[in-house]
Amino acid sequence: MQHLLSPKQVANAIGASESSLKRWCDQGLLTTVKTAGGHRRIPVQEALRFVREHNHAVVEPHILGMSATDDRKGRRIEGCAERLATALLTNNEQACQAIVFDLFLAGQPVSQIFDEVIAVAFRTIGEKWKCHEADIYEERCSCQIALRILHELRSKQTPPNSGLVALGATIEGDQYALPVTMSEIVLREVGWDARLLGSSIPFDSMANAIQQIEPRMLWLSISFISDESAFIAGFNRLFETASKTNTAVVVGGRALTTEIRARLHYSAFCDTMRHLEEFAKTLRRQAEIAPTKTRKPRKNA
Amino acid sequence: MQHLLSPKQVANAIGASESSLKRWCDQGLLTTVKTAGGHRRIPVQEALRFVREHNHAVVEPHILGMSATDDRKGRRIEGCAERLATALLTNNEQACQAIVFDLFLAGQPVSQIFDEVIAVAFRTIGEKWKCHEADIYEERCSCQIALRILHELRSKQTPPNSGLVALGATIEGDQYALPVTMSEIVLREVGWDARLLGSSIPFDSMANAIQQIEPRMLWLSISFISDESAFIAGFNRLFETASKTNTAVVVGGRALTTEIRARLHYSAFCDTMRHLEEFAKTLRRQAEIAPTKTRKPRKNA
DNA sequence: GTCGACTCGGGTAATTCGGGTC
DNA sequence: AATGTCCGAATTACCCGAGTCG
Repeated sequence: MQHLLSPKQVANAIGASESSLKRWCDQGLLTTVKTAGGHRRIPVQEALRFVREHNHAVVEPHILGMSATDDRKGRRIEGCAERLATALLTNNEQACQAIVFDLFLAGQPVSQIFDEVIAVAFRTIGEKWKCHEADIYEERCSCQIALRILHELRSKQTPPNSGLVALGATIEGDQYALPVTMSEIVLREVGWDARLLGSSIPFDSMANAIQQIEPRMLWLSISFISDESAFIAGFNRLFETASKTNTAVVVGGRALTTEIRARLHYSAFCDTMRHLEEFAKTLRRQAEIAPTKTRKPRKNA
Repeated sequence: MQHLLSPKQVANAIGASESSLKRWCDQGLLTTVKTAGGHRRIPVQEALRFVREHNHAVVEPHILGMSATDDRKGRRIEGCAERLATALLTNNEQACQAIVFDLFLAGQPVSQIFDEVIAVAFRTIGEKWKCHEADIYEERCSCQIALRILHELRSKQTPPNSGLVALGATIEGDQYALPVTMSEIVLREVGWDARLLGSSIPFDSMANAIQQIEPRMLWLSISFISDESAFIAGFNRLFETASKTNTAVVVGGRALTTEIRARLHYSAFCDTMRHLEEFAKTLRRQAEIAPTKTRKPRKNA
């Protein structure tokens, strides 16, 4: 798949005429790059952003590198979670992809797709597992499929260039890669330069990362805690380090019960991807007003 | 480190055709140096100036960037491991992707790319970590980048339709997703319908998977063993189960020492991806001659 | 000196430009 | 007001045999 598309390709992809597309480009609805001879070239990510923001139909998704189906029922979020759960458990990767990509192309915010479709589907699978209706390997295999879809989704985002760096990780012993990967995509969606360090990162190494990279935000997805008191101690130490570099610490995840949260220090707790998105937006606005270089809090800018 | 680029390199870098670039050179939009034989050579800074002036999107920044790899070097496998290691540690995802995809598009077998570039790069990173020249989070972050590249590579493969199913997994406690993901791609490359179950799968669940799916092959990548005797017992029990459904059991991974291997029963041990590829090819040929439906071993077909 | 990959020049077909009109 | 179609001129992409590079 090529990265730069001609107006004709994009026009075919969304089923519009070539000159409409040219007009939209000239109106600034689509940002284009130009060849030396003055021909317009449109980056795929830009084309995707356009169809998502303008609720445009996609006739030929493969041109945009998305093998979706674009049937009407795929555009509503209701029922998708159930369909996704069965598609995952029957190992039907293409169907899974189509469900997610259809919603994405229809302009559904990624945070909502994650909260209301993917998370729900995995909750369903988790319950089936508890009732012995699904095996562990089926759940893990579903995670693999979902992870591949998330990576593909990520590759369709416009690369971040805000300079607002956020670091993400799961704590040592926590191997649930899905939530933290979803967070990365959500943060990138709202303009953060989110860098996922990975799963099972020791607190000491996170502290090193903070000191070396000096991000504006650190987000941790906590799905599993092996040693509660060690976790609380390690986390609060990490929060100290983060405070020194003025790094916001955001936490989330199903392992964080009210009791545990009561003993933690953090900048924000997010129950859902939507919460994370909203907090990230707010923090971003704040950070853009504040000075970016010195990181020392000044009164005004 | 040369600072002269060929027209083809620049054309690839900015996503234009070679002949367009030649035209632009002849029009004087790009000043070129000529070789004795009359071939155009473009200085890097000249290419960068051209990109900036025309607001051109840079598709492959690494070509114009620091490394200035010339095509011949980029397509040969020598030196790629070192370049990949530095690109991974500097978090330069685009460069990493370019290194791997250049080799892939040049027709290098994936098994060789994995053995001689990716594996070597991670060995380098691992050594740096031991010498305290790299932190854990850098290694994990590199794994994330590599995993995304592997997934992208996988999405470029033609979907398997041979009906020859292979299952892959890592054992409980083993979180190294990279080797097992590479194996999946290698197996798919040689026509197997390889299904990666995931990381850290208990032996019991693998046994269930074998009985329910009845694959022709089960491959396990063993990078880490927490409890040696439990592993040996569990593995040999799994081999029993696999024998009943006539499933070949293939193992590999750096945790399998000669001593441990001596106490295991398996169909094949593969040191490298290349070995795995060759074994998979052989087994496939054999399986295609043998009856596929009944799975009962008959004398001839 | 051989060799494979690359580049040259130039020709041709297809696409895109901008603008005017429906 | 917005879209789709048509136009001549300009631009780009693809192709090929001969020569060059490393």
